[in-house]
Amino acid sequence: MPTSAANTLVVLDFETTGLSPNQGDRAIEIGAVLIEDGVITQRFSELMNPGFRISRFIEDYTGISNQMLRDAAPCNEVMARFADFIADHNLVAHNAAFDQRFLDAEFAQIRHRYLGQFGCSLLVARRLYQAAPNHQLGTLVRYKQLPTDGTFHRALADAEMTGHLWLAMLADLQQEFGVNAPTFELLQKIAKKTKADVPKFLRQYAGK
DNA sequence: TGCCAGGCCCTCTTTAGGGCCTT
Repeated sequence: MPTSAANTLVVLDFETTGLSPNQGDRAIEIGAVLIEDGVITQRFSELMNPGFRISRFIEDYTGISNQMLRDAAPCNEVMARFADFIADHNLVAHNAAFDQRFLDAEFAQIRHRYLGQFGCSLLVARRLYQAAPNHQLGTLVRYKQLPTDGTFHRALADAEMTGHLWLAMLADLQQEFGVNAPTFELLQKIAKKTKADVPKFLRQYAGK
């Protein structure tokens, strides 16, 4: 039995020292929002000290400096608090494979396991918004005119925008495809379809 | 020594190559 409420999920985003935990990269910031019944009800945002200096590229890319990280709590402390935040909820991220690799790597450091399933807003958006110029998060925010304060590449801001993107996709499934009460599980199914198969699949799903 | 992410997805494909997306 899943322990997570059906309409509850956590949308998360990592800022990291690079692209691969297998190459020694670590998380430097985690941001997340808890969405309950289509509404953001809680937020989580913390910097974390990876234990080594980050590159100039990452400082410029994220706006997170070595000075900001100097006094931040170590990754293990922050991730223990984050484990409590996500509990056993399902998880969503934009290009989830990236964030899942870092979540798994950081949780392995503290020997923590989670039960939630990962959903990927990038994979779903590629199928639902095939006319978008591209499927970068920032492009999709503009394309769908989603709420933003103009901050990009910071964890909480990106998590909030990804949350709004997920909610927009749920709303579009309802309004444009006639799907009654679309679920996390439906978006998981859409992510596994080919682009060409999605319209037919949704028509059948909606009973049209 | 030399290399160095990883997975999805499309196509001039499948005995492969390259763009996209994340930091």
